[in-house]
Amino acid sequence: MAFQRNGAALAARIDAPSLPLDTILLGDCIAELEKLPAASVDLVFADPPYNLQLQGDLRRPDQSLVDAVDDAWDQFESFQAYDAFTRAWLLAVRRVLKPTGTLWVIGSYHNIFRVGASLQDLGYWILNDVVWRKTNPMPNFRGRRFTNAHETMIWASRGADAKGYTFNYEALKAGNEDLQPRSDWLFPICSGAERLKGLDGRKAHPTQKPEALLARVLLSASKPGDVVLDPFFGSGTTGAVAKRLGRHFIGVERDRDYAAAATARIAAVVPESEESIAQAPAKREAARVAFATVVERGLVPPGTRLTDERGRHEAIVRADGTLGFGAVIGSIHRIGAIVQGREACNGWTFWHVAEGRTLKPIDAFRDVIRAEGALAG
Amino acid sequence: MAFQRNGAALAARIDAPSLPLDTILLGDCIAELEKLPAASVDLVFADPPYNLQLQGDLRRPDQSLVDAVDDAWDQFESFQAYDAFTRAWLLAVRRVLKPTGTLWVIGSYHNIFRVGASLQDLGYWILNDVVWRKTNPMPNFRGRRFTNAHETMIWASRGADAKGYTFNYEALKAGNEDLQPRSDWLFPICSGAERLKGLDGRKAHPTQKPEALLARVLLSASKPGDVVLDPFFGSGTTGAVAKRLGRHFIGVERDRDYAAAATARIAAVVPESEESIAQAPAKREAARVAFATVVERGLVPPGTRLTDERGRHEAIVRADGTLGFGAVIGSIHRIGAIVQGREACNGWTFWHVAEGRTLKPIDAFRDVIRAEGALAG
DNA sequence: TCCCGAGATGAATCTCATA
DNA sequence: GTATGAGATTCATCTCGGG
Repeated sequence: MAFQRNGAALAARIDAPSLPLDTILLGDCIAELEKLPAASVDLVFADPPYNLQLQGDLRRPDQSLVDAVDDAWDQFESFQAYDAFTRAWLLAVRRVLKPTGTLWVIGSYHNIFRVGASLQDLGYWILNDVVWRKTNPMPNFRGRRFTNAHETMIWASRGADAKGYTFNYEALKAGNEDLQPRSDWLFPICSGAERLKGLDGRKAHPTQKPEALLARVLLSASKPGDVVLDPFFGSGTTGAVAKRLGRHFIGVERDRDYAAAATARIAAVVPESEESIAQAPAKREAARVAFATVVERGLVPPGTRLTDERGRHEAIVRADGTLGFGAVIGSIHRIGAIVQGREACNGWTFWHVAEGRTLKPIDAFRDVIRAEGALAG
Repeated sequence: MAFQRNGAALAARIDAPSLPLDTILLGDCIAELEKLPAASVDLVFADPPYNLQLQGDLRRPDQSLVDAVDDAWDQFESFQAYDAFTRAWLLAVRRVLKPTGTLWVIGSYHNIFRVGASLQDLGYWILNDVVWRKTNPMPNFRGRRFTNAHETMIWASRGADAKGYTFNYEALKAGNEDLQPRSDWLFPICSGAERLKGLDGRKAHPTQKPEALLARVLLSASKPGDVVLDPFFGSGTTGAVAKRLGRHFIGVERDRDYAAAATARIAAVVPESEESIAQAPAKREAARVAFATVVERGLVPPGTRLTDERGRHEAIVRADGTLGFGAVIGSIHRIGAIVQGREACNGWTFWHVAEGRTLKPIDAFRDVIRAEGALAG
């Protein structure tokens, strides 16, 4: 994997001749990191084990079994053991980071609080926490919690006094309809053709991250020719995106199969042209607005009487954003369907609020909220 | 602040006569919590300080380049103090929480990782982390980081084995376009008329939370008449929303001015009508009806042929309310599972009776009996 | 070739009353 | 305490096969 066409890449090589650029180091992450020269890496992206503590099987409503992450590498005896592991790799990473370098770590509520506290303890300085909102998370099948629809990334510098880290503010802003880049990002999970498959046709790695996520990270906090280290390389998303975007990568992975899959994957990546690397546009989606939000904002207060356009049917707005029709309670759509004796109904256009002598569809209140939420890609 | 019109509220008073319901306790949060009876509170919402007296300590005193180890040690000392404070109030809260009670904590990246790690260490069991995305966050003026556009809430039960916590799944789903509620919420920050002002016209409290956010929390994880405790009461948003939604509150606040402002604020709150607050009974809470009862009433006579929705499988109703599938006899659920070769099955929704040309799920007959029971009760 | 429906699947700490 | 069994529970997206 050569980047000779890139002047910055050549310079990096001369500065740090012993860096194993664009290669995967097969072995334990801490041992391998200790072989690298100090202060040699511009950016670290780490996707450590999450320490999920899963109890039994989980089945979907159709009784099919959820393919859980039950791999040995995600098993820890205790929080203490997990913390010790976390501190060890965070320290090893800190040594190889340049003074201007920054670290990204991704995790879920199972581990991210421990990681965050540990990195603060070790002197890292948090610049942001960034939320990856998933457009298509796995649902909560038992209806006993909120759908776990996001993961958290922590972006940190080596210390409070670390200056000169890379943040491509202007480019990010230009790519975000001239709005400042925010700490909440929206991406689909990795699936379809992008998802690496084994010979058996099954996913090659249980937790492969989407390339779009890594692209946003690298475009935010690194420059072309920079060295990006991933101590938990896995299926090699960091390497694939780094190659595509003209960055160097160093991966550490202890599983031989993952490393082999990543090598083949990265070999197939075609780097973008230098001109196109400057920018990555952000796509915007129409926001879905819940009626509960309309109620919570006080745009349609609880107790309000809704009617259809002709005033034939009516229902009462409840505090939780449902409607009450006599003793029956349900969504604006359900109740709309019930009062008409139909299978389905678009509650947004069916239900109206009296405003003076006229009736206003509740759909109108959505626009108010959408106007606010337009900021939030 | 009386809730005499509410039967549940009266009962709560009788059950726990020493609970200072709907009042603000002026004093140190830990000392005040220790005066409350154990296992007496249904829900805790906590918005703890993250700068406290520690702010100077949390930051590096000078910008000089110090040895990294010394640097880490300095920070560890001050983080340690914050952690001690955090553990103390988390422990005090844990004592007053009912076994079925849950805790919400809100914070930003400055403190939330420490809070999350501490509460895991103390045995709390995280149910979700929930992200409050702000429609209108304060911009990042220097353009050196992402706009900090969210805060994080942690929702936790007392322990991994704590069952029976309140989660109003069906109501939340009905209020969200009939989609299950997600872990990312979108609300504006508290501003305008909702923002409490002092006599000088300036904001009365620096971190007043929006009522819509608290409303979502209370509607998600509490029932009418529940006791909601806020150990860092501040401007009293928790109390105002609790009163509006027919929940009791207990606030602890050590600042006399904040407590006074909160008292006045809450006195002006008009509770919602009982109808708009009353909860629809969740399906899992509905009265159980045995299939034998359905058969005994003749709603589905013995000998009836049941099929699945597609007519692929069939079974015969027996007089005792079991099903026969060839020589195999069992409950509607067991036989439903067996004919499909599955572990489990909800026989109520799986099995259908022919009615004219259409198929009707046997679940429909349960409603008939429940309706009778409602009349009797 | 295109359309449609059925099936599969994703970092998941996923029940509860009764005996 | 534990064991048992009733019965409640999913959204967006991609793949594949048949018409």
